[in-house]
Amino acid sequence: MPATELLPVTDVTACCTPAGRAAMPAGEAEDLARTLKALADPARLRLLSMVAAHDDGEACVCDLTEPLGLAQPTVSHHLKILVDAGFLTRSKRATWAYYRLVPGSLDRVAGLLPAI
Amino acid sequence: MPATELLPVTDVTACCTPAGRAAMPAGEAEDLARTLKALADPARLRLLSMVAAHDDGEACVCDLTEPLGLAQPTVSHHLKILVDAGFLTRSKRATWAYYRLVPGSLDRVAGLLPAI
DNA sequence: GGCAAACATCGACGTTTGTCAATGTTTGTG
DNA sequence: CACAAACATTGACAAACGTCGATGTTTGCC
Repeated sequence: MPATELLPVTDVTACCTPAGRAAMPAGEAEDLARTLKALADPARLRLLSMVAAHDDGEACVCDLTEPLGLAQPTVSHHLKILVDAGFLTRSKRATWAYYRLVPGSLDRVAGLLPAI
Repeated sequence: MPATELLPVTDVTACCTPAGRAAMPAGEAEDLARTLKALADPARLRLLSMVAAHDDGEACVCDLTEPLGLAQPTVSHHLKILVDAGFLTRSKRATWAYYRLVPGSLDRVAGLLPAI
């Protein structure tokens, strides 16, 4: 066996050393990305802030449309995304739809980030 | 002056009460949205995790391409987005480009979320 | 029952995004 | 200097996204 066939696998000068520990699984990454995508929009961040800043922590669509500067269907669209992502709850009373922050929802996603 | 002109502004039965405190300014919302958008992708979350999990907290592109299952230009594209957003640093040695997590960058954005 | 108000849904349109093949650039090596 | 390897950049394309006008649905009120 010639010497050129020795040490065939590892090369200390090469790059590409394997990872030290396991990385985030693909499914978990997709879940977190979906949640973060719901937050990653200026209109939705302001909506969350406006709902939280409102009296009693509750606001209806008509409270949000004018200060946000977007059309009513657009506001409803963003609110639906935030509800589906678990950041807001919707309760309809009379002809109005009131939105509330889900307590701890923002803290929960914030706690996931440093663990990446 | 007829009585119908009294109390013209406020109507207790109506919706649309003004906000209790100031909401997030538009510029601040755009900044945070830009940062969150950099995180809101499964491939980029896994890249951050893989870099952090790697030995010495450092990884080059060739370490990441194969386990991520994406083409090399795509990986470079995602890494550039993470560098521009301030989550990774790039240091080139020889023909390899090594990426590192910026310490505290994830904690900083995590600290902004509960303040919404 | 008819009407108006609040909100959701639909359809359409321009923009942004994620991906890859092809190509360019830089660095070490023979 | 020529060549190969690692990585970045470019161009192209399909899919997803944000926005709005138009329309549908529900509720309270005359």
